[in-house]
Amino acid sequence: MALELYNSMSRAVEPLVPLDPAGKRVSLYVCGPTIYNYGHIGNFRTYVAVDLLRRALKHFGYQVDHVMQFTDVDDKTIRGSREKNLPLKEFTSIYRQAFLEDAKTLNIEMAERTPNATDYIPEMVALIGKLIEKKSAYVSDDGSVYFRIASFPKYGCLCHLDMANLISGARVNQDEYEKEGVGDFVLWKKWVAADGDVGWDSPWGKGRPGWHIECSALSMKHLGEQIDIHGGGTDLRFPHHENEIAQSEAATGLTFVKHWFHVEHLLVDGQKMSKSQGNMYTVRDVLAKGYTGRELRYALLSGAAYAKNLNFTWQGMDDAKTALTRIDEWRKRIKAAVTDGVSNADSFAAAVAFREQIDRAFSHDLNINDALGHLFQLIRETNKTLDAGQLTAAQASEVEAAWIALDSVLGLGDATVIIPAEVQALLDQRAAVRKAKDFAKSDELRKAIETLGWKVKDTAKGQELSPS
RNA sequence: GGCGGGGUAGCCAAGUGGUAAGGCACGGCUCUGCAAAAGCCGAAUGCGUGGGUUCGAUUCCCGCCCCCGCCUCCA
Repeated sequence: MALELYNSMSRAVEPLVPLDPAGKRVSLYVCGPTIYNYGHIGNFRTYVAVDLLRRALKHFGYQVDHVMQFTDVDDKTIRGSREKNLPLKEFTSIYRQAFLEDAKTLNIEMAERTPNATDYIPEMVALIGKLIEKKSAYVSDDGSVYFRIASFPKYGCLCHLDMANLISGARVNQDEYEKEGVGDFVLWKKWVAADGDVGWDSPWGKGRPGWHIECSALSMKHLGEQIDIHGGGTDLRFPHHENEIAQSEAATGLTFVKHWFHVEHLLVDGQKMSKSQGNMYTVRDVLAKGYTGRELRYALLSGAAYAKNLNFTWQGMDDAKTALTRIDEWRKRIKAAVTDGVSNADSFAAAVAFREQIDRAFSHDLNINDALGHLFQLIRETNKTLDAGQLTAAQASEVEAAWIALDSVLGLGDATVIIPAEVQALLDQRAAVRKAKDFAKSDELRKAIETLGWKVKDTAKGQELSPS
């Protein structure tokens, strides 16, 4: 089945046709975070969506070559490191590490390569040199280097901008007199006092790379002059991605990216997330409220299609949690049925159909909610069959395999429950008094366990514990 | 003003030119010492609004209203 993805360049859903002549390898470049702070859930909405793309590509048999850079030099990182009195590298490595931890919490598969921008200064300098040589860039009076937009007629193609209109628009920075054109953007920023000890030597003097150039340089360095998919948050479309196209294509003369993948923003309670609103949450904040990374991942994945705004609410987190519990209960039943199933040679039709249903759902621009819809239908089917005592071990295995296929894309895994020793002790004690039919004591122990944050339920197979 | 994304049950959210997936919440039932959980079953007279095309539109076209995003470094 062919994977079709919405391409924000063409504004249409298109079948993915890899550049690789063998049709096997797919190159994917994703603009990573600027590491000056902990990532918020809006950042991670993007990376969870990219993870969905990555996993879906693998599900459809592609070999994914994925690069995501970390932006470890810019105004914010420099300001942050100076405030904390730390060398830039030390400062950014804290947040790089934090990002990787949070990604792990959300079960995001890391890219094959995650370079830091500052480790590639020579590559960026070389690329800028090439652009100057080709007259696509110029050194301004103040010693910075700018990209000359007038040299790139295609400029604005990604966002379908009419440059004449844009330039006559209101928001033109009057101070930028050293630029030839208002749309020109910086490739190399001349060192200023506020940069402190941050700076690199270059043919144009001491300075630092502009933001956009790193993605062009790193993408070319690791994935080649042309790539299949380039992704990131929707806010990056303009100017960042537009600038990347200009830089890259001016340098190589080749189409930079075949397919643009943009993830829409996350809202919180219908509002744009912002510090002043007090609605900016980090992954850590969500965990502190008692939710798991898995629950957040589910909420981020199922809350809306990746190309639509996702409205984050705590109600939504609770919904996600409950839905996940339903899946988990079903998983327990299936696992048990794989060994305890009755005998009957027939294949389980719902599981067979399911494999095709999810392929179709994912192939259509990663329609995860369609896939989840089929999952819950499969859950109902199997539960019913299970209730009737008619699911065979072989059929349960089919269902198990169907789940594994789906979960390779969802990345939810099974719930893992680690029971603290003191809770286990109470549980054992309770099992004993229940055997003696001392229900008063049993209820008392249930309460004690509850105060420790766990719920106990009594099933035919004994007590079952879950975090409350 | 330019460009883009939306308006589907109480909430979230798929989808289709032929009469509405799914999740949460809700109601009933089953199970259960009780409880909770779980399981099963049920429920939309209609997809922002006014027109149009069509045998038939929520799905196509036109107008209108409302919400959101981007418009120079924010995922």
